[in-house]
Amino acid sequence: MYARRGQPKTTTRCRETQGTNSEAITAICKVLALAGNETRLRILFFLKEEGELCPCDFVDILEMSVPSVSQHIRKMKDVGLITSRREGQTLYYSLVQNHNEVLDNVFAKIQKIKR
Amino acid sequence: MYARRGQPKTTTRCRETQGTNSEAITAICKVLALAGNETRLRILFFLKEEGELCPCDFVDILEMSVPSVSQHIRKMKDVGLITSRREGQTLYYSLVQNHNEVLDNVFAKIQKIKR
DNA sequence: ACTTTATTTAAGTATTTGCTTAAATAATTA
DNA sequence: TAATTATTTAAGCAAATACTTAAATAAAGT
Repeated sequence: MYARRGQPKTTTRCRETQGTNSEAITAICKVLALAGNETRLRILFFLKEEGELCPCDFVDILEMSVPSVSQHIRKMKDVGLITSRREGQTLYYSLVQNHNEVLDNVFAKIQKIKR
Repeated sequence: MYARRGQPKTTTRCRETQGTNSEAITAICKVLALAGNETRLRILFFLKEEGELCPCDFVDILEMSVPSVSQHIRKMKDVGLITSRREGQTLYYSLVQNHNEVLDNVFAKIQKIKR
């Protein structure tokens, strides 16, 4: 009879703290999943460095196709990580300052590691 | 003739800073990609809270299958995010303190959001 | 030695993700 | 208003991811 059991006290404690933290974990996880893609992390990083940039800039910088860049941008806009401002034909994207307790730390670490 | 061009000064500057930061971005991105999965983020979070836990505990806490938990653990072990210590049949996993400038911030934020 | 428990590993499958090409919007310029 | 530029959106596909079931390894208990 296979009845694997974790340490009872510990697991019930964890299940309880999971209850209170579950939504926070889910929310942060979404941000991490977005930042956990090289193209998107680069986009975020350059927005941090430059303030605002248009899709067309990213196409040049990252050497990727237009729709590919646009689709990555969309995902980040959908969860409110970035916003846009239109100036004629071009859309300027920038970081939404808010989420960024986590992301700022990521950017800081990227700059610190520099070779 | 379609010749989309980003802002020349900006894009060349970005291409340069990308050169110096590329490896840092790639490295951090791997950690974020791992943490950007709910199961793994929960595993990391509970390791932070409890110090050390065995796969069997996570099966109970997260209500997932044994191999599924084990495979998630493996990925994090492979990049050195966690380590193990054996005690009889059971393996105790814990966080490797090192990477964690980024992860610690994530954990702090999870606890801060609490409902 | 045989059985049980804890865990991993392997193989197969379904879902998700990230790209591509093609078409649609939107603003500008001729 | 027709052509050009900037961008998005949609559809299709290939690669990656996360699960499942089944088999393998490892330590203990009987």
